[in-house]
Amino acid sequence: MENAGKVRLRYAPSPTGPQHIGGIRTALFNYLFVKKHGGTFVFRSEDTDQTRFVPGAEEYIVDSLQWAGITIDEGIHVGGPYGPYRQSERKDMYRQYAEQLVKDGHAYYAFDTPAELEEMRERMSSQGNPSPAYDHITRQYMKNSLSLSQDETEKRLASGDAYVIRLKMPRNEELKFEDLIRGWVVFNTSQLDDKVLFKSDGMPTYHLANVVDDHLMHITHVVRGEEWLPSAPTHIMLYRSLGWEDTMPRFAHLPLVLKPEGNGKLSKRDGDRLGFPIYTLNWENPLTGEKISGLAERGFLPEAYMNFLALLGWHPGGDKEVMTPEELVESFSLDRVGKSGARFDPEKAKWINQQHIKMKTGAELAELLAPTLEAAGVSAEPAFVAAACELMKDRAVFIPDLYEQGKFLFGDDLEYDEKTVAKKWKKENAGLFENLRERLFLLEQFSESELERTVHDFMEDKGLKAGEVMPVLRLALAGGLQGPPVSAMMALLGKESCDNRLKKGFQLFNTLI
RNA sequence: GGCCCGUUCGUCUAGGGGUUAGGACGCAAGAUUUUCAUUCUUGAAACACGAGUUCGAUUCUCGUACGGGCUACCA
Repeated sequence: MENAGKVRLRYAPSPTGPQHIGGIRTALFNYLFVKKHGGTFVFRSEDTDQTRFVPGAEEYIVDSLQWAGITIDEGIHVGGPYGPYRQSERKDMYRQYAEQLVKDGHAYYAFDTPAELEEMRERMSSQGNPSPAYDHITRQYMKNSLSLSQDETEKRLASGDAYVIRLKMPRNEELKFEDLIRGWVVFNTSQLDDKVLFKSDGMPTYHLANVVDDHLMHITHVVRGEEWLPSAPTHIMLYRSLGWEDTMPRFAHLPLVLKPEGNGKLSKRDGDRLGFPIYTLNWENPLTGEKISGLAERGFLPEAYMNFLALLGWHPGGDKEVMTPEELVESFSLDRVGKSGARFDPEKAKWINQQHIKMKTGAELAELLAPTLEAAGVSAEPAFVAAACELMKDRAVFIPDLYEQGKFLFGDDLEYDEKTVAKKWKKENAGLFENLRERLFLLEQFSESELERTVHDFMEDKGLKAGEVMPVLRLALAGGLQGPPVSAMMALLGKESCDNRLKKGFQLFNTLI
């Protein structure tokens, strides 16, 4: 980048509800770029639309970022030299810039009522205009300070008539900018409309607020979703009109996250519909009671989440796809971000989570599993849980799987798969298995290697094959045919528990047949 | 409709004027494993179409088609 100026990026969502992975991915790309360049990550709330305010949404977003490991350097809850960071609290700053634009001839007052605007659009479309717009032609016929006499304008202003301030888009100018991801993008102002900058309720629109704030907060790069590309020329026009063009941030418009199937960008309902969450955390809308489920609660690891999200539209360059957050930062670069929309693939998300679970130690997993165990009413020694997790981790896709698929490790009350018992248990071998149980009971060292040796010796003595012995042991120990290696399982369970299970199991098997 | 953006295996993508077009998920087969999972090996699977430029286009240019975004006093 040019100069020694430190890189400053912002993530500036609108608190209108929880943000799905599309929004968090935008935050992530901003974050990765910041970390890569040793810059500052600013969090700002764009709450200029009071009608869409949803209580709790801002906290939800902050919590999501925190969970994901995206740390806010400056902004809401953190503070910083350019606050406040909530646009509603900056309300008073915007008016002066809007007025300044009017004074300089770059903007104008407009008095049209919503009904009049509606009427204009209807009239134009009935005349065959497919895209009615308040533009350099239309404004001549509307009620604004350009079409009205100065007296009339002043009279309306003085009498407190409702008005907005609109950007006076030039008639025919080429407007181009170099997007960091897309290269040169060209627009002609003749196609652009006179966007409202300042609303009649005294609030700025996104267009004004975002430009003013980015300038005041010394933002160097704006990394946002592709849905903003069409309004980029309006923003550039604003920087120009405000005289800030020489410090204008660079723009990078990210490809969108698309639905897993069907068409269009990912949206709210796609999550629960597909049985796979697309939000970070659980959420209940306080206004509607609507509930959505989160990836965190489902058992997704934050680092896996970042890894997966980063891969949606960005490519690290090499063949290595499973990466730690540090590795992500290290190899991140905007010019390895693709241009086309990326479809969200739940299967790959699962796989990446599984890979990250495998990278963790048993103790780390035990800690993550604690809420699941607690909810299930299971209490166990931390060391035991850690060992159990170590044993189960190759089988888990989500954290709770560690327990769900290994329930038999956490309690002696087993559910037996009777069909399989019927298949594997031979009554005539009952005595033999009793003998094996006794041999195991006599073991001084109940370790994996000792157990393994004992069982093997036993099979040799009795001329039995592994296929005749191991499944039966497993059935008595775990109730079913799935799980970690038998000897490892026994070593973990300990002599007493194993002996109980075998005794009880063999007895039960006889009655089942 | 208009404006803007895009288009390599089903999905995420690498590549880039001359390649057997590479990897990953998923899928299939096999090996390992008492089982499941893991792991390993192998396989099927793609440059949207048409022109042009060129000795040569998947790669460059232009069209077409298709997909997406925007088109509010929402962000």
